[in-house]
Amino acid sequence: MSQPQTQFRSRCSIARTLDVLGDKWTLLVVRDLMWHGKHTFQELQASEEHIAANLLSERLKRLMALGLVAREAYQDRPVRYRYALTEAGRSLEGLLLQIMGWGHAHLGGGLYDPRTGRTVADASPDGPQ
Amino acid sequence: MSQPQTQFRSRCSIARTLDVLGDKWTLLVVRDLMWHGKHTFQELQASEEHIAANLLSERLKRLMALGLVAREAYQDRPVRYRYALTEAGRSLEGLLLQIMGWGHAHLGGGLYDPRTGRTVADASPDGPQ
DNA sequence: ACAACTCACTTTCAAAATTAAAGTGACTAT
DNA sequence: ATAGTCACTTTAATTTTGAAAGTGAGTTGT
Repeated sequence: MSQPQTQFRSRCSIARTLDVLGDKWTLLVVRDLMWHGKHTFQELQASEEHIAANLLSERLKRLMALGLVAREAYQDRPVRYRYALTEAGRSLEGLLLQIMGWGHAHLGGGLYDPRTGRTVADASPDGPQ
Repeated sequence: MSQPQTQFRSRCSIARTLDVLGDKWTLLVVRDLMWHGKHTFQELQASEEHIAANLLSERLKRLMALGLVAREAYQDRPVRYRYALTEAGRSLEGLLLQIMGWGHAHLGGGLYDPRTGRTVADASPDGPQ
């Protein structure tokens, strides 16, 4: 996880986190690895948001370079990989929960409970109140 | 907040939040409005990450459309605006704190204390400043 | 008066990122 | 042999970004 500080825009922790995770896809991959039992390339690609294969490939590489994800071959000939969060990757759970909580409260999205593995139907179709 | 205008990629609250806030700049603008007393276009633009003027302009419009930011004229002739978080915008503080905490712990960024307005020098991966 | 300057943007345009689709390579199943 | 699966990579069009320059309303300095 140690990166030379020159790769970041600034010393601000928020800016640094956004440098690394600030896009529309990375945290969805983390979500699927964290909670939804998706561990192969195919499973990750099949999520309802439909990430393009080249982006998934690139995001997994970045997450691995950051030490947040690791992969292991689950088969040889041909070699196929299973991706999983590392300890550092699992440390993103609080962030994911916070983001989910906000999106539930303000954008009418569902609320997933990691304890039960169930998503609560949201309270309002397209907005808060 | 805003009406049913935005179409989201999915019902997932994380995906929805990323649809709206998932880029490298939006939350930095929120950070500056939330904690750093930056309220004019110029002040926001002068932050150390140096957002381009066109992006700042577009992000402020989006945040206003989402009801997270509101502006008021602080002067006529020429009219000039002061931007501020709405109640809904201020609800992003927990998310910001969580992102900051993670970036501090894992990317060696600083830790800002909203109570004191001070940033603690980091102790983590990249060493002290 | 007139030029210089400030602020809040908008426009321009090249570079980079995203998207959707098709292609590749190693194998397995029929 | 042919078709299919999986994990990608490549390609090409579109969109977003980033940096710089430009604009317009007004103020300040000489």
